[in-house]
Amino acid sequence: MFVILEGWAHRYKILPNGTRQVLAFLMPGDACDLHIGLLGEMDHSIQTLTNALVTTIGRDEIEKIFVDHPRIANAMYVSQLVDEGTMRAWITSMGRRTSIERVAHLMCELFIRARNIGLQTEPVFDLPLSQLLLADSLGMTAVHLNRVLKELRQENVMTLTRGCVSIVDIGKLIRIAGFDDNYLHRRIRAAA
Amino acid sequence: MFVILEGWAHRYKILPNGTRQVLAFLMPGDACDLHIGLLGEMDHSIQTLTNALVTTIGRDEIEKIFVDHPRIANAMYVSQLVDEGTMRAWITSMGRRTSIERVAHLMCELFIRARNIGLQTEPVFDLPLSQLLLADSLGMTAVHLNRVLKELRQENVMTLTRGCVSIVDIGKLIRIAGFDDNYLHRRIRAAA
DNA sequence: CGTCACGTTGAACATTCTCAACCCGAGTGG
DNA sequence: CCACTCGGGTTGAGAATGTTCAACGTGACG
Repeated sequence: MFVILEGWAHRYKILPNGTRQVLAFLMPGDACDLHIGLLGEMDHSIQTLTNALVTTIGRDEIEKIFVDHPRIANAMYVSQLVDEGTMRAWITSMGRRTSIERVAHLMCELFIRARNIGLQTEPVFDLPLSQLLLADSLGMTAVHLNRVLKELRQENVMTLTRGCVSIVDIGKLIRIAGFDDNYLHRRIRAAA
Repeated sequence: MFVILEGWAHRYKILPNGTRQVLAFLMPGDACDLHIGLLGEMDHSIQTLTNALVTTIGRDEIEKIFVDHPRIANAMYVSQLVDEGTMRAWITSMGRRTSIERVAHLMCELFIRARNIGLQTEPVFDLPLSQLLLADSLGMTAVHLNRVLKELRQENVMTLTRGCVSIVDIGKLIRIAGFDDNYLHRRIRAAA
């Protein structure tokens, strides 16, 4: 099992036709699934996006923790449930949000997650993700994403440049996204 | 925690604008998340789609099982990992497959899952899902889904009528979908 | 026999993609 | 120091895909 301490990574899948779908962005504190070793093979890939500091925890250590430290085990379960909630939110975005709503929603999510782990407090934060990568996570073309970002910029909602996001009007962003942070279970995560 | 013994159910989310996104279809043997009680609130809803037989397992019972029967606990983890793999496959479908590929992919998934739990063996099986519901799971309009189904029918791939799917050419269906069943981890699930 | 949910179809429209061109800043080799 | 290249990013125009709206069909059920 891996845990990211610093930097970013992502889960993704390459389809037979060569297109890519990003399934999740991993930030410091995020872990690969518990018990992934139980499955015979991986159904997707994981790769870092920046220089990153990653630690591994052996399987026997994990099992020891589960027995000896139920509160840590508990926190790990919760973290996994949050990951699942995030996947459900992504499915919802892909299925039932327009492109601009999807972009806004992802930005809200990344902003909240970055804030929760203390990466930043201002409405300006590092986002070391190329537009191509973001497009592959949002199920759209890099070209179209670029136009959507332009629109968000012109509407004075947010700007994305050189790996850095600046949120101008968070309220507007949330309104466009129809964002409800309950799936991130912030309070619980913060408590854990 | 709930387990479905007979019948179908689905997880779904209603957005502020009134649209619905189906997140998962639950068949006999499927369970709600372990430890869902750990989270303060649910980020989605669950509802049966047919008459169904559902059993509940109390939280203390679960914990007891986890301690006393590690192999059952193991099987439950695996089942949860399979559910996550399914969510990843859905994200991939929504993001990077055309509507006909998406429909074909879902049909492959439902067919394999139904076969795995012994619901049927022939390439004809009950599917008590309205086109509106299927459309809400595939991120498309019922109207468009209808046209896609028409195309699949005319191409002699499969037909869907009155709650019953008949797969005419499974090879063609798999080819259209670009379907790879590894995410369902059939062997492991079958073994568990 | 009326109603109601679901399925089917057509035509106009909107959204998103594709392809192609161009820009720009960061490295790199001459 | 300059020209070259290369990976993003940006823009335009036409084409494809999917939606919307509206009409009509059809079987189940009271």
